[in-house]
Amino acid sequence: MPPESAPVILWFRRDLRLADNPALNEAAASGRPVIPIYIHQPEAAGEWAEGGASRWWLHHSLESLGRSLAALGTPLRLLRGPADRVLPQLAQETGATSVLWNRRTEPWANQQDTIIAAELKALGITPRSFNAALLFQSGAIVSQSGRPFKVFTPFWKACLAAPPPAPPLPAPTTLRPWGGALAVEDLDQWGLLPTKPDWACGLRQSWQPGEAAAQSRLAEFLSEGVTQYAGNRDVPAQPGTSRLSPHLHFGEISPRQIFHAIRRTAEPGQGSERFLAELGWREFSAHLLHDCPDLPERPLRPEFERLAWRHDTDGLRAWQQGRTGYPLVDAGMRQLWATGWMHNRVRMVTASFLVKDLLVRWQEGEAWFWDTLVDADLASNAASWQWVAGCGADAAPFFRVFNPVLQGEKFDPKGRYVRQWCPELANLPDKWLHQPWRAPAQVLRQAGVVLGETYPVPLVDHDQARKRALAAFAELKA
DNA sequence: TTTTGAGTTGTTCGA
DNA sequence: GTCGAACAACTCAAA
Repeated sequence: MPPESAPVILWFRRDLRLADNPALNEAAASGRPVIPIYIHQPEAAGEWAEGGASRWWLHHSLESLGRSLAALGTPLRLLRGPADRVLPQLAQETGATSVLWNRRTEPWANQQDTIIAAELKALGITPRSFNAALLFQSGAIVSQSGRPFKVFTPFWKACLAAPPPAPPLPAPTTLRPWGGALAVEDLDQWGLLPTKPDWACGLRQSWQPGEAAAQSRLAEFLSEGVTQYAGNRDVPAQPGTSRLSPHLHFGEISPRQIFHAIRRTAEPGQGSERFLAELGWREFSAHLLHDCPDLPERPLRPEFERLAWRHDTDGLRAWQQGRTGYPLVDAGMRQLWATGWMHNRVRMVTASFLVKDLLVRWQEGEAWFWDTLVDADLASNAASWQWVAGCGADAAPFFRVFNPVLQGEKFDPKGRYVRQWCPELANLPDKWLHQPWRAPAQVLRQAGVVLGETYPVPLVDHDQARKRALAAFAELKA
């Protein structure tokens, strides 16, 4: 087969976009026929296979990418893993001379990449991989001593002082199709969508997966959100955050596109710098996971394994279902269940409640978020849970225990958020909304609230729970 | 090597 | 009601 007509395989992963996609760009520029594929391999990720909400998103994102590629004249072919078996086989079957892909951030994926690259080379096929998920390749940003940063602020300063990420690549306008035939799978047969019961109604109402939707979300944020970001980002009732996280996770939009769009369009100011720092946290988490592959399972500070964690299955379940009796916590957990997303401020409050008020291991919360978040990301999820628990990098001081009542009064003073997600409390006056158990009987009656019936009695007394947590954490030092 | 300053996101207590 | 201090000690990063 003449080399010009030998196809290249383009392996899509968490880079489900056409624009700023280095592997795709390289494939298009090669002038060869391109075979775009996606490999479904939940087994390869072990216990970190996509959770329920992520599977829903993935289904629709693959559909969307498939349509975009079809418009370029090439279908997206769906295959089943494991990739280290599928890719060498496919390359030989099609006579491909190279396989291109963008790297992921998960340790299991990187291990698999190494194996695949070796297998392909042994067959005389060229593997090429690119960084498309991060502003800075993992391992590229190190302190002056050459060691990975363990503290965010100096890490991010070093990022901003480094040569800026390259400007995003345009989407290719043409892609040479490959005419061969392949046995492929059917997306609907992968069972990514929930059926019995279909709990995805709220997800459908809240989200539009796909590259085009990601771009409109960014455009909207640039025109309306970013200047007010610093002030609004902490108010869960307001659409003050970008809501780009699931799009970023699935690679429907790249961090470089966001970084350069902010720098180009947004007025320099607190809003845009604050927002860029959030991209920085995403980078920092990925770097941490790269450096500590067991970040999702083991506390960065090993002594936290010894903490007097409680085995409270009832408490865990009440937390998951949004019936802890603390309105802000319950509102957050219900928003998560209904929409696959929770406001960042409320993530901190709910996480602090599980880990400190209930003394349930952070890994339990991490697992629940993994299953229910549409933006579930191994690095960010693990790093953030460890941060809240106090065992992570740059950890919160042990005495920082969120008070769910105070947080509610501070960040949801009019109760718009709580009333939306806990409608059974809607008629309570603002003063008692975040602490219904302290409301006079008369007030409760007028609002139609019967504690223990229409809304739960608090699972724990926060003051006591706080003291219990501080004592448990103090034990670690002893 | 030693030293110094600093560390996303908070709460409570007492004046 | 508001305000500042206290809440541990440690690790990290850089000088």
